[in-house]
Amino acid sequence: MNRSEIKDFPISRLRIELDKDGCYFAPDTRGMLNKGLPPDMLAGIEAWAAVRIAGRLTHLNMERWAEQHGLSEGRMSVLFRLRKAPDQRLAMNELALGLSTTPRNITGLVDNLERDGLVCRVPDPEDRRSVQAQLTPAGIEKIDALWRASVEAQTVVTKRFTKDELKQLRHLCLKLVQLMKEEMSR
Amino acid sequence: MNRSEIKDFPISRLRIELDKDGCYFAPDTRGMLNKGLPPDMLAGIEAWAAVRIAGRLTHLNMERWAEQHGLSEGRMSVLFRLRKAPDQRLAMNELALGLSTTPRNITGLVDNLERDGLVCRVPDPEDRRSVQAQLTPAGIEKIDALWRASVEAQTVVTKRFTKDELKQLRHLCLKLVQLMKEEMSR
DNA sequence: TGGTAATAGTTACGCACTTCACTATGAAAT
DNA sequence: ATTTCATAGTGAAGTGCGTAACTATTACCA
Repeated sequence: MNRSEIKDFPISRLRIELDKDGCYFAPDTRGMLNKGLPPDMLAGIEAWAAVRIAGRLTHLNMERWAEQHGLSEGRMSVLFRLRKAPDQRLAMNELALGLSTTPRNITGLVDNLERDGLVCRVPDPEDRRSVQAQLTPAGIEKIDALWRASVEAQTVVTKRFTKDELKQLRHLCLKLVQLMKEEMSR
Repeated sequence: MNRSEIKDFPISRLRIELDKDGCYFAPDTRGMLNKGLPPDMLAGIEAWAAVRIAGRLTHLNMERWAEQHGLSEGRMSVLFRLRKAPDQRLAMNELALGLSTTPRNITGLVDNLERDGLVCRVPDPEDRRSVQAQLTPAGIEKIDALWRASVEAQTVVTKRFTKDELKQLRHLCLKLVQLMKEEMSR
């Protein structure tokens, strides 16, 4: 299998077209669901599916970008977060909360960052249960060198939206998150 | 660690508030970025971050729902896709394209589905390279029993949006996908 | 103060997903 | 017809990520 083809395999044949309203939609998704589904539900499923695919592709996008610099999306987020913290240091727990992930995941990310010499674990003298992740000089150098480039990589796509579209996209995604928070915590 | 608390760990402390415009935003994200970043970029990053977190949580939501029925999001998508296919059968390759993922991932998903007796592999007599994934009677029964419930699980959240919001959300997410497709294939 | 509960982190386990390398088969070209 | 190239699927390896079970420490409380 050719190298260029494996690269765009996950995104290859998702057809996206314009509706009568000038809105994008996925003909395959709609075609597969419009049988035996009340139309008010269809709109919800289509939107949900669009969020899912956008989530998958933004994730893939970030992973590929980070991987060019020997990182991953999660590890880069950890570095970024630590860089903004006082003394470039945070408890594992705070990292988990800040990145909206599980403590276990942070353990794994910090494991790899420590292996690469970008972060080291230091015990917290105030609370002997707690472990702090501390940015090493190499880690500081790394994230400082990558910070602007990573921001620009993200804006490569978003700058092709209008300011109002970006606000709407943020608003609707966070509304979804907000509602899911309520639903999932029971 | 308490069971109820580990369940909502990944979504616990993401603060979401309303802007002056009546739009949701994440104060922590904005606060961490508004230093040393041109404001037109800030809007892009905030929207991007919102898509990322929405993607993560919708994924988690689907995984937890599917897991209650002994499945996962990916495996359920495979079952669903096969159910809609003629003779409840598709080549691995077609599955990969249809689900916007890699062939290797399909191999793994079908491995697990086959282990659970929901799917079986059958050789394609027309092309001896090709393998078809065939829904078993148990697989048909499973997806038929779950189909409506899974649709309703997704609409639990989306039905709290207006019809226009759903259209906008779909439109903007697919526009993002469309632009990323163009960017990523070079 | 002594016992119970909450908290921080990690180990163990499993699944999803990607990339790369490899095999087998089919198609195309000269 | 033989070489060459493309395609279908999978093994190997690595990461991300979540859940559950466990240890160590701290906080609470009666």
